[in-house]
Amino acid sequence: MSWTEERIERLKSMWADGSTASQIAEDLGGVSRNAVIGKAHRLGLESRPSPVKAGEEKEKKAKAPPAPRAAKPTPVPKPVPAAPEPRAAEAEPPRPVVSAPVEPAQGKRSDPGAIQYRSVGPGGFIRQGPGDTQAPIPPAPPRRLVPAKPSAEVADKTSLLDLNDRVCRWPMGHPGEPDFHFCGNPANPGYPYCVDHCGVAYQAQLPRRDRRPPPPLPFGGPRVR
DNA sequence: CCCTGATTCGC
DNA sequence: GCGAATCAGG
Repeated sequence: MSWTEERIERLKSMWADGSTASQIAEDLGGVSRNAVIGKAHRLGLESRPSPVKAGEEKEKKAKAPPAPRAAKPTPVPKPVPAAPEPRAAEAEPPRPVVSAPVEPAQGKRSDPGAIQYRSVGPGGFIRQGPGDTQAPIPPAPPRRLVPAKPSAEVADKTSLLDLNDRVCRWPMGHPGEPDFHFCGNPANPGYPYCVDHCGVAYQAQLPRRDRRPPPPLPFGGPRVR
């Protein structure tokens, strides 16, 4: 394969778009990712953050001394990783904290080296490790538990839990966005989408001679980011 | 080991 | 100019 004008353009746009060299190589076909990288450099394309040069900072600061390695030979059960904080800092509906590690399987209940988890009622769990000499202080239980309210953005929208075979499952927006939801209109019987979205999802098979070539993509192609 | 991009160097 | 081989970090 040679670097035709079209292929170079495709390389340029995808490179600028943030596609990896591997993705570009696969997209173009007939070239390796090395070829893509080499070409990109020869073209003078802006270099992108390299994993190798990530921390490439010379004499910026007086060489942060290597933090004294805190001895941690005991990985003990990690605390449940905190859920990523949502962008919207406010108006966060109260979430019941129930994500405590499950009690170790029934087998060795009396294992002296095991960490014990004890339910303290609706407040959650407490943990007592073998080295803990003092009794853990149970958290004060919340006054009351209220069902979590969906955020305002999706209050009246169709969520994942609302899906069934009678409603349109066409996604609206993108997963992770605060207002991500599904279409929810009555589904076209036998199809997962409503009539409108079926029109988007399915195309009638036309005779070859009647097909039109797809229009050129404006930039880089169907890559969303 | 998988991935990544950068660089080198023989062709 | 090209790209495989190699390097080196995540």
